Amino acid sequence: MKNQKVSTILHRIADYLEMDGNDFRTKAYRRAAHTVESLSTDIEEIRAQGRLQQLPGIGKHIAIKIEEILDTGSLQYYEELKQEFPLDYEALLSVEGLGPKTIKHLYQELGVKNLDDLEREAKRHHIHRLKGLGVKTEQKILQNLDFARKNTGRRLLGQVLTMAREMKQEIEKLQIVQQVEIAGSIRRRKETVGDVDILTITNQPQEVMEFFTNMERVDEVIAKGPSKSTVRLVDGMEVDLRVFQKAVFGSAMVYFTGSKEMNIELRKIAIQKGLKLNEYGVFQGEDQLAGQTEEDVFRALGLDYIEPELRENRGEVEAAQTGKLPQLVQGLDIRGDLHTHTTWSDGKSEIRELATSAIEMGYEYIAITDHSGNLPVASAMDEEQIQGQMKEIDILNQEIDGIIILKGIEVNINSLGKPDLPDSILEEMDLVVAAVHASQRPDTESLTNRILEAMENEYVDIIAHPTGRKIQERLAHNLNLERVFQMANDTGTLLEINSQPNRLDLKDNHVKKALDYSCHMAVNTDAHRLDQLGYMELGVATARRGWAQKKDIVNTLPLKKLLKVLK
DNA sequence: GCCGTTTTCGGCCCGACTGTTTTCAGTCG
Repeated sequence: MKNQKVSTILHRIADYLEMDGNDFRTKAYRRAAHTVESLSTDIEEIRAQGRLQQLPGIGKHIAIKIEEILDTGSLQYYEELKQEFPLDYEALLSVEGLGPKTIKHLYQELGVKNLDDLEREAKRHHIHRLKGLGVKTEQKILQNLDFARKNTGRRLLGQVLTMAREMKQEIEKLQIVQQVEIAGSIRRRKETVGDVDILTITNQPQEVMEFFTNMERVDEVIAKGPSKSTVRLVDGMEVDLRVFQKAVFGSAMVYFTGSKEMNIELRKIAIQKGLKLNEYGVFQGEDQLAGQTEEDVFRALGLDYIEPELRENRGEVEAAQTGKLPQLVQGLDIRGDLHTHTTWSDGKSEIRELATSAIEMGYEYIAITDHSGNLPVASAMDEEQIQGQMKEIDILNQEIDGIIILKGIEVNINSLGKPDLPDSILEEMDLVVAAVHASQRPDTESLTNRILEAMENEYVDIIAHPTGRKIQERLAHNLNLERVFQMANDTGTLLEINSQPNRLDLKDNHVKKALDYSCHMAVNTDAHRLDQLGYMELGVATARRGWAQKKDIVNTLPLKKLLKVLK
């Protein structure tokens, strides 16, 4: 898969064009980059079928450039741009307040190529002498430099969600506030989050802004106006607060939930209908046709309501026009967790604790799937321990009402594609979860074959965290996912959507692709501690972002039907 | 550079805030 490489180069070209103020060409490249990174199909395959130019935003010229990248691994046009502007654009752009125009200006006038150059010129007070830049800008650059160096960019949804909810609750306590909602990429449940957007309804904006900018966790106020303020928290996260009247809150929520790409699509639809869409509503001339609720806004544009998780301009707008949006799976549909760990291996909780928690979560069943076999790092169980655990589960199932504990196991798929336990043991299990725990990185072909082989084992029910990626830590294994999906369909093997905040594996795009192959999936937490059962909402969000419906997810089934599937 | 139910040219989403300016450009989302 060279999709990532292609989209990165297209983005870089857009960066360079942006400095030259070539706005429309910039947008064209950005759009093409977004199209490529959202693809769930290998771009080389699309190219082989001669369908590049059918992709949105990809025309004759960009198609030729993509072909050059695929054929030669690089792009002449891109190399030329790099030579013209030999600078660390991404780093410079990460400095709050510096944009493409200023970066170009600084490079041409002062030769600033990276953060060190920038710091030197700011300290020598060369920057404020440039036209259009002043003393305040120079000070701000120095202030923001250290932060830009430390800042790792986006953070995991699972880390940010709790904090955002706490802030929402604090603001909700104000009497003068009528409503508070979290918008932005958090509401879309994107796997990583760049900043937090909070929207409120109030008639006293000044007071709310005053409260917001003085909250205890605020480190620095970046901007403060009557309708919008931005702060940086002690932990480095940026938070925006915006204030609206009730009559426009729906359109504001649409606008600030994004994604930006979908908003642009919606605006185009508005224009086609002779209307105008902005954060204050849908307008015909001066008249506001809609704005109070999101449903109104979508309806005014002739669209069905689009769930936030779908708003990525990946076909949802067209589906909303034609009544073809999926009925997404919901958190309440989930009846159990099929991948958990206990103190029998590397987990921190007892089986009894997990079972009790599962009852509180309203589950019908929970599967205990501790590690086994040749996996010393995860303190795997030997055969004697497996027997011991099964006895304990039998006893607990007698003792505890309101939940069924399933006997499961997580086996390692060895280098020959075999589970590292004999079939005679697997046969005794209600559920076998199999996964590659590869520290080495085999080539695509052999790793794919290993997984395909494991799927053919009749006792293997679920392939856990299929791509092995860890967000911002480790890339996905090189896998031919199309073949994996095909085999999953052929053998009836389930694919996992792992809910750990740094895994979310399969990820949203993969889920969507797997659905094309009619695969069934299980949303599991892989919990190693009691509180991690709560990660389920992240996995469900990933399923929803991948357009999954209740029927696609097996752990929405009642126990009897689930057991039939697992047979 | 892309695109077309006003199609092969002339458009391309829109508003708030800031700083450096006297009317606006750049940045951000």
